[in-house]
Amino acid sequence: MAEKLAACAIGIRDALKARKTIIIACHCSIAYSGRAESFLDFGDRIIIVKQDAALLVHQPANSNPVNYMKPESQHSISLLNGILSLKSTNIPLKEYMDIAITLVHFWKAELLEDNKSIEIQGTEKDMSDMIFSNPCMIEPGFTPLSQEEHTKYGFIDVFGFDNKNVLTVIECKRYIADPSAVDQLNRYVKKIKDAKGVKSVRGILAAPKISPSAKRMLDDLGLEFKALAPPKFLERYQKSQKALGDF
Amino acid sequence: MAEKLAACAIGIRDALKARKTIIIACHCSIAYSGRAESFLDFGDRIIIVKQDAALLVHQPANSNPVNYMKPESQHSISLLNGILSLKSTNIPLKEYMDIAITLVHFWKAELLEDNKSIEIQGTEKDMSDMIFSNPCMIEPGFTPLSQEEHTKYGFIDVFGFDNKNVLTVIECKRYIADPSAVDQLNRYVKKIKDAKGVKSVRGILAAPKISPSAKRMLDDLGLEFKALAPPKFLERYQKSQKALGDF
DNA sequence: GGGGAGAGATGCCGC
DNA sequence: GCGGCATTTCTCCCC
Repeated sequence: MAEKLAACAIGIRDALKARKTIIIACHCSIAYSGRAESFLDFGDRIIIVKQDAALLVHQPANSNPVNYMKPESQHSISLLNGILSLKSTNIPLKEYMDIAITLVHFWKAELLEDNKSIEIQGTEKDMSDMIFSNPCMIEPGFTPLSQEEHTKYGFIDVFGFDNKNVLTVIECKRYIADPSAVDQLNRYVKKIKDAKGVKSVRGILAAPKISPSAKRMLDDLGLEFKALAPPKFLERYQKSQKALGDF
Repeated sequence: MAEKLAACAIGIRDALKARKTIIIACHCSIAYSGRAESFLDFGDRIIIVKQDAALLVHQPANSNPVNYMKPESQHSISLLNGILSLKSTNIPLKEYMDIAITLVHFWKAELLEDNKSIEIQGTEKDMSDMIFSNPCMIEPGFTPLSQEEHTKYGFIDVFGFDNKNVLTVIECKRYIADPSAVDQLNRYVKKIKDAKGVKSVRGILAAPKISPSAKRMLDDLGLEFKALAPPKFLERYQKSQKALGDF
């Protein structure tokens, strides 16, 4: 049900002005210039213009947008030589997009109301909070310093003293710890040694898993690994759901 | 124009079966459990189910989806106690999503055809290719080794010899080089020293910019910085476009 | 399928 | 605004 392009141009222009959420399913090509340069030849895609003036272009597969413009971009639409031209610019960011539409499968606009924010559990922050609350999860006798100290020496997840009063730095990773996580921990340990003028500082990488090369690096640097997963509070609920056969 | 939920359930179930791209604008809440746990209270959102069975939930602002399921998830829809329940599961990944829909603003399904891939220029790879073609951009007398050597010593962007025949490792960053980029370069330099049994190996970080703390680290480690931007081939075209006042 | 690293990464928080 | 870092990062490449 391809609407006449001229009618689309007028309707979409109004919707842009009204700052509605706009969905367009269409046959189009896309040129982008900004932090990089890209071109995508003609195909069927979904274009979304959000109420904060972000623009997304989605292909019928893959979870990421193939092209996009950031919020507070400026959009204009016009009909030129039988082609619907949707131009999008972001002057401060020096980004430009040019969409050429030859066929509109359907389009729709709606003012959406949503003032809710997502609540997430199981993050790296939850992990470090958990360690503060239950320091024995690291090892018996581990004593974290106050969480306010956190910023004082930089972006360190947890630090404190072990049962022999040795200063200990802990870096948390919510999933697999890789070589860059080891680098990060090593950087922090060196920083603390310098700042405190102490020779002996322990570094512990806390994560559910560690990659082989990361483990090798960790050993070479005299740092330690502690297997520990972030807390997921709803896990029990989810398991009972599964048990009930809902999934 | 809120359609009757029962009719939506039937229509969307058919569209899921036909593996069409589905767009739903609705009032809903979302529970997710998988790599983390999340909950998002009721609000107006756009739900997209793609033809590869990926599912995206978009709020009316922000460029990223607030919730999502990866491709090849399984989706089912049913009407329960006056609420449209869209359940999505990915068994291999142990991910579960539960969407409760109380109102459908509009929905639409379409089979989209798109066999084109995006072409991008200005990537880190383009940068290392540029250095291979024009090694003097690094410094006069720099001689890169064959690009095939790339894998032999690991993930090194460019390496070769300087005008004094000193082995030189180059790590490219397409934007700002940060502390982790310095760590990465340092890791490669040490790796080459070990592998070759050479004492003196130069490390150069090539990027348009470098952050202050990264610069400090680089200096401390005896590594070098070379200001260099990735090539963007269409830049000239884009500038002429701007000059013409198209944007 | 796992490991390693880039990405037009994005988003958040702090200064 | 920049800086430093996490992300349900995602994606690609290669073993």
